[in-house]
Amino acid sequence: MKFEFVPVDYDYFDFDGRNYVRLIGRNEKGRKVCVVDSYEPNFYVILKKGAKPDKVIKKIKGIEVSKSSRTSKVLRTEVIDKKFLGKDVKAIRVFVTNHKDAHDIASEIGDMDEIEARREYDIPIISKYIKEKGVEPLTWHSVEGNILGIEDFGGIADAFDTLSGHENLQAGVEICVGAKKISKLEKEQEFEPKILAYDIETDDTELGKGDVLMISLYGEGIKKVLTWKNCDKAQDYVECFKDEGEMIEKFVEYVNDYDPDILTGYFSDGFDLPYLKAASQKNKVKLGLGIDGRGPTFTRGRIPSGKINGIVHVDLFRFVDAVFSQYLQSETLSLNEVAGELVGEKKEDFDFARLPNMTNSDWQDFFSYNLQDAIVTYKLAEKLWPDMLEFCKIVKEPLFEVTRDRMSSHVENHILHNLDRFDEIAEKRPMYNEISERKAKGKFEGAFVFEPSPGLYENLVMFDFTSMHASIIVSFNISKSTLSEKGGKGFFESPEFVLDGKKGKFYFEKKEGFFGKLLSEVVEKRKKYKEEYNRDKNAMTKARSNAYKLLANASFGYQGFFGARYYSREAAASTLAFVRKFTHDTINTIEKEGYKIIYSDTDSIAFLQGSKSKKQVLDFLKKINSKLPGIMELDLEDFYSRGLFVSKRTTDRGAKKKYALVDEKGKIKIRGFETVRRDWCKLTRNLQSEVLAKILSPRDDSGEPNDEPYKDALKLLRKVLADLKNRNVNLDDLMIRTQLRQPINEYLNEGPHVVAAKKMEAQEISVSPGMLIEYFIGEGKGKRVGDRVFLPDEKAKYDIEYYLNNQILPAVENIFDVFDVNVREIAEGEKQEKLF
DNA sequence: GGAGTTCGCATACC
DNA sequence: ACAGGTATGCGAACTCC
Repeated sequence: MKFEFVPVDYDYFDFDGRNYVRLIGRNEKGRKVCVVDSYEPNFYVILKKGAKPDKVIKKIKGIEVSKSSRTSKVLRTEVIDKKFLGKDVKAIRVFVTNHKDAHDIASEIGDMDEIEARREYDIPIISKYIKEKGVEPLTWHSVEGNILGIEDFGGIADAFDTLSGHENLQAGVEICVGAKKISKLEKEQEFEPKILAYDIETDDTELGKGDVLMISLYGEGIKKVLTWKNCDKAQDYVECFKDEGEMIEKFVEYVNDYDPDILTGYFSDGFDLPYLKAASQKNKVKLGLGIDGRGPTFTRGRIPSGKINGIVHVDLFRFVDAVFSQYLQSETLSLNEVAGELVGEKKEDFDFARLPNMTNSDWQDFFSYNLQDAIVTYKLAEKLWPDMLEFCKIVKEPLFEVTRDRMSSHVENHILHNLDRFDEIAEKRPMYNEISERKAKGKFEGAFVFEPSPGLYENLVMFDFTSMHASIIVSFNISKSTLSEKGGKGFFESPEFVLDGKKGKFYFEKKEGFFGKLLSEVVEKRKKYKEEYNRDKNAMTKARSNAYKLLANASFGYQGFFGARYYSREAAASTLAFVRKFTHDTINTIEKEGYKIIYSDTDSIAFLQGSKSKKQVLDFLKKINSKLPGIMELDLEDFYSRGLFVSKRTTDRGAKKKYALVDEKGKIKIRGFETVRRDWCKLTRNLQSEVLAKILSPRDDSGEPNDEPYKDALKLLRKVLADLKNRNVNLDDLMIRTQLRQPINEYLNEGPHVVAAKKMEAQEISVSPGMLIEYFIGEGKGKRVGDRVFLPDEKAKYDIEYYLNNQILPAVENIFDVFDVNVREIAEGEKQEKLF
């Protein structure tokens, strides 16, 4: 038979001593189908220059590796011409019976005199399969094959409930097909997944300690809260069960019946799914999720990953955390904040303190809250789907991996899946000792930051380099495989710089390497899809353009990342030397043209427009660009009508990474100030941001030109000082929130947030790394600030002196300093007045 | 036991 | 452990006398 097919979930199994890959996806009718494809596991033995393969092949052919359950051996070998790190090599491709033993067989071959390296035994089997057979995730394919019968592959079709008469309700796979031919289809229509979102509520946040009180489900045509708690008078979407076990069984039935491609939650890898697993064991019921009814398995890692066969379990938190967090405004990655920012939808409020004594109406609120969480999660999944899809298609890895991988893996997978175009054999993953060596080497010099002179400036221009690091890597072909110790005609030359105490240069072949070529494609596509997005603004075009941007931005970091296959300290350090050189050169060029430089950080330069017109500025920009090499490009970031730079707290030197600008439309851009730091209290942050707004505004409160901009700001300050002293400030505005970043007992310094966390533990509130700890400073004894820490629900008077001297004044002092206004004197003066 | 300094820590910028 | 380096500034803990 022949049909159209989109692979969604990938898995593999052994049968008769061989590896097979099992693909679960949808056919053109939207039915879930399973395709079994053969795969011939293999790796490469790279020969030294001029070495003869015969002796090596003889040794390889005799190798057998025995494990408790199986014996693996070499099936055949092939001698081929390939490339390794850009150089032509002769290699032996070794085909083995089982991929899991490729590593052992490679070790068994050992270091013979003829052998340069052994490679690709360490690439996961699914990645190898996709790389070699080109069956790419979430892409339409044409499949030809035979329907598998009940005995084929040891009854694999049977296990999926493809035959009628099964009693268990499991997610249905319509057919299982043994593939004969799979080829890519050109199809406009993108695959649209069936998504189901879920969320659980428990009476104890510690994993497995409490009961699962309720489970909500939300998808197309399904909106439910399952519970075994009092729901006599509950909403009509609530379904009651006699106990926790029965509820869990029904949950499994609903999920499998709905037959989703994606089951999604928020932090569900770390909470919902393992909690359900523990609860099912406690109740002795099966958590039989998935097409084979086997339920989730958890892979080890920093955070366990819950995998369900045939249904991709997506923890949206993982995806947001790994890929988007640095581009979000949200101060935490809570579902509430992230969904609020991305889909404009909020969670409902529910006071968990009510849990011990719940009335019927409390339970109704709780059910509603639980349902809303699933709804918000569903909407977030829909919103992020274009991004997940794009990442899958670009890096050619399955959805399960793509939603959990960090950016370094995305960069690496994008390379791995494109190496065959260059005939390149993949470099190996660093071993533990290699990682230690790389980490031990220490940092290398980074970018340049210009020290600004404190002051309020008018009419500024900001230039910045577009994707500076990536464009430098491409323009000078900087990578591990093109690196050379010696220079010459066919080489690019880095600026001279110091690395590990040694001054020198590095050279990179001009002949294009795969790293530079792939990155140049990424940069080009980013440009193309950005234009496409500007022509046709929709979620898909935005996601596509964004994915390429993220990939380009992470590529520099990848080369300096100790875990990278294509790690190169020299390449990373050289890239930064170029970054410094071009920024310095451009600063000099701008100065020579008669402009005054105000600030610069890494790839951006701000200067005064002075007497020049905008056209003159733009013509000048064009002139600079005409002289930039390769694909490097300098861009106009914006014109700003005002900009404020302040001094550091301890010295009168200008502070870096701390400034406020206002553009010609009045839009304010604040960087580095306390306003944008979440570990300062609201009172401080709000006051500072209002002060900055007053100062940057071209008009004062009465609508006149803002010549003495600090005057209106001072009024604000005086009011806040008075409120603070008169205890008119809401305690909520004084809360300080700091993240706990390690286990409490590992802290060497007991800072205020650690004290607060310890207090929480004493109250039997469980705390763990990653949590935001909230506290305020109250009156009390003890010289440490930490001795006066109080939790939000503790009764205490806030410490006026602390909030004055450690919050309000430090935040505004340097700003008023620019106008020679001493706020400490003013605060002191007010105090005196009050005394009199 | 107080002043000065170093260091741990969290957070931001690009 | 999961892209890099540069930078600010708080508060605890140390050093020194």
